[in-house]
Amino acid sequence: MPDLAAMNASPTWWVLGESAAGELSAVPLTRSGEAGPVVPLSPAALAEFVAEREAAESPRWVWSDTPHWYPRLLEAGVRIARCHDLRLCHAILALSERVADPVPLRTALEWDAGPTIPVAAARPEATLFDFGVPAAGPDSVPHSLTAALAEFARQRAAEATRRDLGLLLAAESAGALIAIEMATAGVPWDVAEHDRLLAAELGPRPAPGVKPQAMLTVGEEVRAALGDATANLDSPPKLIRALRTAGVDVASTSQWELMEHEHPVIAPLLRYKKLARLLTANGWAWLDEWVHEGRYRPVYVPGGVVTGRWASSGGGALQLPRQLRPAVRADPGWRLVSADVAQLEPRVLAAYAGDRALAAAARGADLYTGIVETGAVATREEAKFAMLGAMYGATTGEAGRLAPRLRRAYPAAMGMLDRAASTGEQGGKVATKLGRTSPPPSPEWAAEQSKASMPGATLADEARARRTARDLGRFTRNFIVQGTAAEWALAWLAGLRSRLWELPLVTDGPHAAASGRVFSRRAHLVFFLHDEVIVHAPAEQAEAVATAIRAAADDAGQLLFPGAPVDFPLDLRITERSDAK
DNA sequence: AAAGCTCGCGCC
DNA sequence: AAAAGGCGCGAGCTTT
Repeated sequence: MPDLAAMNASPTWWVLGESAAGELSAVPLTRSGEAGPVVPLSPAALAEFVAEREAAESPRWVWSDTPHWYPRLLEAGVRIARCHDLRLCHAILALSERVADPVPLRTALEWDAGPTIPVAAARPEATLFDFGVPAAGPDSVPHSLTAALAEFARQRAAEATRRDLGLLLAAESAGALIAIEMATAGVPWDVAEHDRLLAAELGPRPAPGVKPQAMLTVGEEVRAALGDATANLDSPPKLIRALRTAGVDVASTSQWELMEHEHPVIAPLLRYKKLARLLTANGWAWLDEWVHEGRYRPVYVPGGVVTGRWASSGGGALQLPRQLRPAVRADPGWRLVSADVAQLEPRVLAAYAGDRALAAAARGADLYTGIVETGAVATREEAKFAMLGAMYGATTGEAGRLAPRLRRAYPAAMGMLDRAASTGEQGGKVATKLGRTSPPPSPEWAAEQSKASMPGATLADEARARRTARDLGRFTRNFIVQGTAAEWALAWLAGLRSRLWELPLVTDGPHAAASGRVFSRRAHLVFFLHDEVIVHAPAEQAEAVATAIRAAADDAGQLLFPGAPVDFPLDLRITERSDAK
């Protein structure tokens, strides 16, 4: 049984609170909402108390903000199974509405036996906005027991007036736990290998304030080709002027524009830009700041993107260049078990829309080849461009040209995308499969639209309104796919997390050096990026971990799309060193 | 000097 | 290669 469903059926809660003076307390809540006696806790007693209750009844811990509470538990060696993160759940509930499905999406589901969405106006209720700004950051929400109890009560009441959000709230909260756990464990990082990579590209580490040798050399080549010995290559405006003086007529210094020109300066300049990027984004300064004791610890921000994707704020986990992947290296006696989902988003689209033809194309390991085999388009590349274009709202170019053929071949999937776009263009909200709702358009957007429809509107007003309407349509079109894919990934992660916890503790093998008390002797998640995970595992458990990753993917598919004939094949590797693909 | 902006480019 | 959705981050540059 998928773990999230079990989590959703949790019978009891413990609500944690912290006063401004740092005094801690806990209150048990029954399923009917009855509170038990308040248990005051000293800071030293918190972890032990949590561990006891966790072992006895495996409750759901209700707290203000996972980054505020969980690190101290992990530090004390206490891992919990589930929580309810009030800040994250607040953000979901505050946007959600009980409306006829914001896009009539579920009507397209042929195989979903789930409940239909009741159509009823939302009742007036205690506002969810009392809880402060639902943004990430220290103390962006109150941590007191009083505030937590009141907010939790509001959220329970709000849940009752909205579509069924239990799974989404459980998944979002599980993600919050995982983000902290991954930060605690860290990605095993081979600093020497990273340094070798840097040295091979840039030359040895220069003194502070000095450019690496390779950049100096290539920079001179660029200046020679420009015929300008003092050209500044690091300032785009100055570089544009230098290029123009040398006869290269560019409007920007972006690489795709540069590549359109034939000139001796182009090749060395592109090379220079690559080196500069490597140095500034992932050079020695990055190593010093983000890798300590052989562990890379970026800061993940679960729910940081409106679609439900995670964001990051520090360390750049979302932009880790493929070039640097070889620096990810398992500890001695350990392995990296890496997996990513092939074409997650179109598969999610097929399942969500109940598109049997697209589901059939997705049956094999490669969805794009499947599309070609059904005869919709001629080549795999065409299939990929057409599909991505359809999900992102491309109207011109190759993707726009191929769109009608996809519409004929996959009417359910394309119809759902088109309806989501149309809803957005009219200022409406759309929703993901588990019920995450798109944000309403800004007041400025609405004002712009109404202005354009008033008498006296200029052609420019109308053109601008049409453009911003289409922009919003492209956003809502993509929202339903990106957001539902994020939900699939969360379910995958959460299921994997509990499966990993069920693996036996390693007692006699080598332990993971800097992974924290909880994870040094067991397989643990260390990296997540939209549709990809890396687990750091004792070598003898690597196969079991691979099985767990596959099983969790199957569970996630069935949890989101019960009965859907859409599979989510994984590209799975067991290695000592992560490789650039 | 700090804050906020755009540009360019890395990831999915 | 192309063109579209979502991001973070560093650099230069401008504003406060």
